[in-house]
Parts: sequence; C-alpha cells; structure tokens
Amino acid sequence: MSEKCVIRVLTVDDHPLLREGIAMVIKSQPDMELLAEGSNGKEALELFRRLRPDITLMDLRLPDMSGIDALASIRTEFPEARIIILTTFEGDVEVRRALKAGAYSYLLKSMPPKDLIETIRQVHAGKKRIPPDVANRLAEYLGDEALSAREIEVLKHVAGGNSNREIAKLLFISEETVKIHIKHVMEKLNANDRTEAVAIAVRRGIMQL
Amino acid sequence: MSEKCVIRVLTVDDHPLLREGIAMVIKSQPDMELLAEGSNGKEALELFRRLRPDITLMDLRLPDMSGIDALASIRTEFPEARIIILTTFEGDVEVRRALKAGAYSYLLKSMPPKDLIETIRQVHAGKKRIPPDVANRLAEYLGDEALSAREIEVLKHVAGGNSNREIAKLLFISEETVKIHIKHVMEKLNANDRTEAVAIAVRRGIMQL
DNA sequence: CAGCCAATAACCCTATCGGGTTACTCGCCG
DNA sequence: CGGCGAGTAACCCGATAGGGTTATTGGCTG
Repeated sequence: MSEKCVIRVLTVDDHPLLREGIAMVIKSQPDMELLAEGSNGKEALELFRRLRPDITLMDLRLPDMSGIDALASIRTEFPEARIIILTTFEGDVEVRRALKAGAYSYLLKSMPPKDLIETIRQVHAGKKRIPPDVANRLAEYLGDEALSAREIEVLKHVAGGNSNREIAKLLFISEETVKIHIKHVMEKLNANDRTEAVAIAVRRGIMQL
Repeated sequence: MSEKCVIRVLTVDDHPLLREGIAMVIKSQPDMELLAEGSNGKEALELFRRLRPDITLMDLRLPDMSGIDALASIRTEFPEARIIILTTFEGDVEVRRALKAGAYSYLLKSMPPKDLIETIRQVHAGKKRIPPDVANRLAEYLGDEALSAREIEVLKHVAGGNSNREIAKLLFISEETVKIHIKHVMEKLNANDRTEAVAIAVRRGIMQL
C-alpha cells in the first residue's frame, strides 16, 4: 500500500469549515491525497471532468442543485465514478434516491473521522458501504410505496395551507381528484390526516418546506 | 497584539469533522488558542468550569440537550461568558432565543472561515455581532408575537396527526380550548390552516418533527 | 390593587375534510 | 394485445375543522 496506489479524493460541500475538517482527515492519511474542493454542483462536475478523482465526497445540500442531481450527472458521464454522499440529512427517501443514482456510500457528518477514512478505503476497493444507523433508517420503511410525482406536487400545496379546492384550481384538476391524491398519500405514509402526511413527508426527506 | 492577549477558545459540537475544521482555522491564527473540544452539553459545562475560555463556539443541536440550555447554564454560572452560536440552523425563533439567553453572536456553518475569526475577535473585544443574512431573517418576523408554551404543545400534537378531540384527551382539557389554542397559533403564524401552521413552525424553528 | 394576558370552557354554524363506491383514459410492460 | 397502475372525475355522507361570541380563573405587572 505504498505510493503507487494513492487514493485521490475530491470533496464537494458548501461549508468551508467542514471542507477544512475533511481536508485535515484526508491529509493525515499517507495513502490519500486531496485533489480539490468544490462548493457547488457545477464545480463538482467541472472538477470531476478535469481531475478524475478516485473518490468523490459529496454533500446533498448544495447552493445550485441537489447533490443527487450532481451525482447523477457525473455518473452518466463517468459510470465508473465512485461517489460517497456525506451529509447531515437522515430521511430514508434521500438515502434511497442517492443509492439508486449510483452512490457507493451514504455517511452522516456526525460520524467519527476514522469511519470516513475506513469507508473511503472500502469504496476505493469497490465495495459499497452503508453504516448501521443509516441502514436501520432505511429498513424502517422497506415495504413502503413511494409517492408519485403528482402526489408530491399536491402534498406541497397542502403544506402551503391550500384547501382542496384551491389546489384543484392551481393544478387545473377537479377537487375530487385532489382528494384522491391526498387519500393515497395518507395511505402510503400511514398518516391520520393531511397535516401528519406533511410532517412525515418532511421527516422522511420526501419534501422540504 | 502579542502573547499576552491570546484568545483562548472552546468548541462544542457533535460533528468531529467540523470540530477538526474549526480547530484548523483557530490554529492558523497566532493570537488564538484552542483549549479543548466538547461534543455535548454536559461536557460543555464541565470544560467551561475547568478552563474558563475567553470564547466558546457552540452548536445548537447537541446529543444530550439543546445548545440554548447549555448556553443558559453556562451564562447563569458565569455571566461574563462570551459564547458564539455556530450552527446550520436558520429559523428566526432559535436565533431570538439564543440572543435572549445571552449569545454574543449567531453564525451559520456555511460562512467563510475568515468571518469566523473576525467574529471571534469582535466578540472578544466585547462586541455582539450578527451577520447580515441572519439579521435579515430576524427582521422578517420582527413584529410577530411568540407562541406560548401551551400553544407549542398543542401544535406538536397537531403535527402528530391528532384531531382536536384526541389532543383534548391527551392534555386533559376540553376540545373547545384546543380549538382556541390552534386558532391563536394560526393567527400568530399567519397560517391558513393547521397544516400550514405546522409547516411554518418547523420552518421558523419553533418546533422540530 | 387594578388591569391585562394566558388558559380554560361552552354554544352555534358553515365549510372543509376524509371515507366509500364506481368509472373512464392513457401509457407501459409482458 | 390484454391487463395494470396512475391520473382523472363524479356522487353521497358523516366527522372534523375553523369562525364568531361570551365568560371565568389565576398569575404577573405597572
């Protein structure tokens, strides 16, 4: 494990302080090298094209686009890209989407640094790794159906304080159809009413406020 | 500005990676010294008692208690304590409570490191500093009345998908009283219905899900 | 100590929500 | 090419939400 197999790392996160911390952790490892740091999705893609890092650490919340979109862009252009999501966010739906988009791991920022370097090594060796706490959260909702795009759209209007009639007008559909969508949302999320549906959707990362 | 006036700093945050980043930034300044790092509220109090730092950087989300409670504990024991809140959270209510509890500044983790050291110097000189983005968010809701403890309690049950009748039973009060509380909450938050009230309360940091 | 505010409670009334049922039309997948 | 799921829509109906009004109590404050 000498100089010939140095792991070249790219970090993408809009928190400079955290990037600094990651940089220190990477630099403390003789077999790892920090190639560059990006602070948004556009930079992420440009830096990846130019540097072709072995490992990319990416936050989900970026100023210009979702980390998942950035992840997907990179993966369509470079299917062999090994990207690790590193975020504070814990909703199961975000995790699922990240993995579906090709992420090799999903780490929380609260995790100890040694787990980070451990995961970087594992992913570099071609393995996918999900830490136990994230895996547990995933398992909690394993059987649940995902909401359709239309259902999420309706739910966002519900969160905005719109009545069924108002939502109907906004979406150019009948009030009855709105009610059906909300009914399905409540069933899928196991919510007692529209309010709990919104609360659960936010908690699970299906929508933001 | 030589060795006789070194600024001694304590950091309290449950994200090791971020603490690492803060440590690097502090160490890069010749006139600053990182005394210790804590990862929860209990440690914060113990470390403060033992070390009496000039400046304490504290996160709001800690594993054992709210950073505001930790802040208040320290400030009642050491009224001269100069504490800077450093967090990702942006709800105006959290900011207000932190300042009321005696915080000297309220910084977001997304801010550039030089602003952090700048603020540490300002606070050490006895000034209070609120960055423009945080100040703007505060100003947005300047005239708004705060929710009472009881109103927040009711609202949390609303977010949990409980009907007015169920909330009444849970809190041993009449359904009419529950309705009045919710009515007041909606007025104070400018919400159209209970669902939007919950959404706004979460957005503004009045409650978590 | 007078007054105000938070919390409590009851009554009435209408709009809205949410449940059950049935049905049509796409587009997709085997 | 037949079925199946998503989106659309209509009807009925009981339960709930939310608006208006009035009133009592207890604690804090000027």
